[in-house]
Amino acid sequence: MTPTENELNILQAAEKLFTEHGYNATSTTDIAREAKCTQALVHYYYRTKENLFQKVFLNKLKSLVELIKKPLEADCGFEQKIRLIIESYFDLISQNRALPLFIFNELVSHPERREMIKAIIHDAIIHEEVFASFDSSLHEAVRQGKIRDITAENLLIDIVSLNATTFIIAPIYANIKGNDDTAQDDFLTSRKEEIVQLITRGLKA
Amino acid sequence: MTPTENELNILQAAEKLFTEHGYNATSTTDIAREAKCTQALVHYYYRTKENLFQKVFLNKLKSLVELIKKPLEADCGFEQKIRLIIESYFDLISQNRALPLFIFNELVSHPERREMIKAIIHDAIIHEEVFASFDSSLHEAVRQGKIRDITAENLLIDIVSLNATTFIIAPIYANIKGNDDTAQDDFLTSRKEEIVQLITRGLKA
DNA sequence: GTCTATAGGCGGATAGAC
DNA sequence: GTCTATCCGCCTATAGAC
Repeated sequence: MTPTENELNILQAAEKLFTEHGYNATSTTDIAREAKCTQALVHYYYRTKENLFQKVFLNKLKSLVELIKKPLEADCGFEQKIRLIIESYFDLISQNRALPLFIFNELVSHPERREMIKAIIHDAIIHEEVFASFDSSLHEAVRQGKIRDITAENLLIDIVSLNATTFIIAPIYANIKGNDDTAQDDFLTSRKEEIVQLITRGLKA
Repeated sequence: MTPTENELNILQAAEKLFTEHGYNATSTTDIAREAKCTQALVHYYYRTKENLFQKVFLNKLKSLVELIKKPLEADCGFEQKIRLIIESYFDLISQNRALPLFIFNELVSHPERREMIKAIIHDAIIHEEVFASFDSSLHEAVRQGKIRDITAENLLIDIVSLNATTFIIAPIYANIKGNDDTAQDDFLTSRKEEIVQLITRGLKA
């Protein structure tokens, strides 16, 4: 029942390689090498490559949703909440920079995997009413004339879009500009503040 | 010198499949089937898969830059220009919906391809001074207090981020919501207006 | 549980006939 | 220019010894 060391190593290796290079570009041989075991063992524990991938993908999606829930539940004014959402989401991706493109890719190229997202969204957000409470506090702010008329959906998509793309572009940008790490860090901090500015100002009534 | 029909069919098939499924997920056999010829012919005309891919990628990048240049050069007030840029860029991607993810992917997973972008940006934008003139008209607007302090770089990245992600998310969103095409179209028109609102309001001083 | 060995399939690329 | 046939390598997956 308790997982052996190899079993865990394989899962972690798979997480690393799948998120960095995607499903197609990762072979079970690569995973075995990264996990320092034989390729046969990968199949012994996880049977098929697809099955191993789904475990990884599900883990990533769940942890992503969990981390997004916190700032949504924060107890503070609406404007502060927005800033909190943006910044904590930004920091989250910052710890896991390959995640946005990885998720976009797998959802676009393998439509059957969208079912996973459906289930997770339903379980973690709608059922627990986190989203609903954020939605109603947004409506309240709109009704009071504090912010312009906007749906929670559009607002969240704005935030996700700006944050996710920033991390997709960052390595490309740094590479084109001159390829050092400080260039990329400067870019990221500049973008983080710009996103907060754009959203908070863009919400004004 | 003038390309034969097969040569052209192969290129078009490659364009379609590479942009839709990416480099790794597209085989030369797939391309041959789509072009209605044998797989040997693909290699006869383009020698290697990598070589064929580079031709496709370069074509896409060039046409993208060309189409972006027009609204940048438009002769009108600053606020109208912003709206024009967003809307024409939105319509452009709308005609070629797989393009954003395709380009992000290939630039992230194959860093050597960033050299292409460097050269293109230099040739098409910096050398022809389109970008410089947009940059100076932006500074002018900032100096006059019409808009807040923002760099052209940040503004263009905001626009590209919001537009590109919209089209990446659209099929996923529609699929989760109920999977019909009208849901997706509604989503897109809603997003287009939201992006214009967010950017123009978010620029205010 | 872990290994070696190998089956079986698909990929890119080329040779050679027409 | 276009085809068929084929080489060779890598991939996933499994069989079977220990």
